Amino acid sequence: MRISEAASLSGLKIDTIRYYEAEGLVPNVARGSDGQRRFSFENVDWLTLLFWLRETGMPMKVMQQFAALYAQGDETIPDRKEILLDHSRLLAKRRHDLDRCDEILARKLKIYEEYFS
Amino acid sequence: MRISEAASLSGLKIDTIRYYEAEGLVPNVARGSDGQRRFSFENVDWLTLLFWLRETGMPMKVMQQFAALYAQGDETIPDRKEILLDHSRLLAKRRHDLDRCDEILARKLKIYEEYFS
DNA sequence: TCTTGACCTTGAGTTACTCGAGGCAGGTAA
DNA sequence: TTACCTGCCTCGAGTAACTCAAGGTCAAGA
Repeated sequence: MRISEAASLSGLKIDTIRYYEAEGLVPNVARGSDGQRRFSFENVDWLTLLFWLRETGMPMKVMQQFAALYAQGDETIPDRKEILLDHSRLLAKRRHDLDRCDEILARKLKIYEEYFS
Repeated sequence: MRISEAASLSGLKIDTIRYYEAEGLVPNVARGSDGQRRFSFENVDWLTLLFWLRETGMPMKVMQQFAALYAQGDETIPDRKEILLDHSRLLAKRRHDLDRCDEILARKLKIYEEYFS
């Protein structure tokens, strides 16, 4: 499929997809005879994963490592698993941060309320 | 107190505090006779709030609006409340994103597991 | 044939820090 | 007293991760 479709399916913007490809984050993107990118379902699946990893705060360097492993084939699955498990721990931390921020907002909002009484 | 203490209490780095002050995000920072910044407890409370707002994804432009309102005094409390409530809705969205990412990671990890059996 | 729309590359601009260079001020050690 | 060390200061450059604008190609439709 074309880049616009890959973008709307994955959640990434067209520019971001091109940028990620240039940075080596998206292996094996084919080109048509007209020089335009053609994305396979596997490509889109990968882009979607990148979208969610970025959305939840994975740094590009880590994504680059992850992509390099992915490009090397199935024998790197244990390493990739490790990266995803690490990220999963980061998600837990972020959830905790959200809770903390909620508390702080609630406290502030309460003070703001009290100001009007 | 001095900037290093304000940094360790608020969570922000020293450089970030200076940068935020330069951008107008931190009103009323006093200076000692030696030209060094002196932070009040109110300052540190404010910095801590900024830390958590940033940590949970509030863009600087919004923080700038928020700081401008804060600098204008108590009559802007309703507007500030509105900003915090908006942010609170953003937190809910982020929590939802974390859940979504968790799902996707779980699915990937399952596939990785299956690969070894 | 002309135009429209989706794609291409390259390079510059933006956001939000982050770091390094060079300098002052105050306290301690020789 | 002198030397040095630490913590602060400013200013300007560098970085990360996009994001956008300029200018160009190509296929399909009016």
